[in-house]
Amino acid sequence: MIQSLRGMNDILADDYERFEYFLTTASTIAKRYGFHYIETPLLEETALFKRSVGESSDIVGKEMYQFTDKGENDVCLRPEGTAGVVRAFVQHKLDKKGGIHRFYYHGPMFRYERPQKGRLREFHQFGVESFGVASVYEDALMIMMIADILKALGIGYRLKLNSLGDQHCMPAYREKLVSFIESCGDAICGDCVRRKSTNPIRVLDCKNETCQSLYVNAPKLIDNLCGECQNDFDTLKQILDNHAIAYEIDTNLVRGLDYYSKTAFEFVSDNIGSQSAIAGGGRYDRLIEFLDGKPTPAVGFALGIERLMELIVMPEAQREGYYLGTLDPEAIQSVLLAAEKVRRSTKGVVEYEPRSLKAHLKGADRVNARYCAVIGENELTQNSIWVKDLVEKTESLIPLSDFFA
RNA sequence: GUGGGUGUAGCUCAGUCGGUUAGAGCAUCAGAUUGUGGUUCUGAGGGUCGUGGGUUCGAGACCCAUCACCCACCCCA
Repeated sequence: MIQSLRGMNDILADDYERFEYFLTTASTIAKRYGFHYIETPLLEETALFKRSVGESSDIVGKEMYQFTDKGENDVCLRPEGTAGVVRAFVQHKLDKKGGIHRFYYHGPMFRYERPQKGRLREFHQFGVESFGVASVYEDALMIMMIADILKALGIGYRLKLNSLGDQHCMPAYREKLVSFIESCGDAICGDCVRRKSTNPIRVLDCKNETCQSLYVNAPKLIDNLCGECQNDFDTLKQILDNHAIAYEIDTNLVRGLDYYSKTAFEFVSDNIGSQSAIAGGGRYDRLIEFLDGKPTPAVGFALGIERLMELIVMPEAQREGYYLGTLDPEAIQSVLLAAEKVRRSTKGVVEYEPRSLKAHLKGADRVNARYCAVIGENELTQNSIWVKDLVEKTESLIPLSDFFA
């Protein structure tokens, strides 16, 4: 038997209902905030991710589905969504056009990781990117939008917030941090030694306990922000307070993608295992120029759909449409014609095999139909169809000429 | 990439110390005096015990390999 590849799942009927419910809910909210759908390719040039996500990140360093195509191009399946949207933004010269451009997207992402709960090799993200707004109000908008989406889906969360600083304060902080790390000597773990040279900020969220105990006294990003970053961060907190959105400052919150600066945030759930981040994002004002565009301020977030799936509280399923069947093999043609009429306005499911009335009623329950419509010997002679409303428990005999006429 | 766990019916799982024809519940289908559901009762169908080797008179069970899934590390949505 041929099986799907490791970490790559089919989404079948029941699950897809949730999946679709999520998409319509999230899309509706994104549109309400003034965002437009954008679809970008699953396959992109590898260089795009190397330059945006960053070669020091694990995503690019060891998790990409990368290969050479038949035209000798170095390509890979997208491991995340932002890079492709920024590429499209620059390629279509929207950076030169100026103004504000707001996009949302959803689709599969690919990372070659060891699968576990909440972590797949092919997984789905819903994301939003905003270009052209430097104001921290847009950062707040992102967070409010996620809060709206999660609320609509009945999902509880914790919001973690941090500021990563910008090109004015980050480099100085980085130096400070590196010298602090060096002062720890060789007490730190091997990973941190590596991080010190590749991306020192990441030592902050090292899971190693001895490292963490040493880093308690590490200089904090948040104490080293320049005036502008400090101002923005204070404003952001103020806005969230005004909107009654609870947050916790996490000075160790470091996003795993290199392009972030200033605002960084992460929504986590305590009910889905160790892969607890359900949404994450932040500001990435420098990324557009890294990808050869005109410097443009930008913010965005992405939401992991699979991680939300089991948390979504679905509205109760309503009985809908018709189940149609026959008691008499002679009647199937009439049933099919009736079904065709039904489908002009609602759902119509047909059982082809003649069965007992009891079996048909059970069948109607199974497909969650509102009505059970049956043609048997009696109906056939009267040229009519028997219809039972399964909720009101009323039944009637309707002439076929009047049925959905 | 590292560590641990689990693979038996469509699903959830029993299966004793290695011993005859591999079980249950749910689900499916059919019946319970003749055309009334989301109750009950009865019955039926459904299995290469993940796969491949090995040990043994005998393997679902023990050993090795392999694949998949699960959990954690790591990483991140």
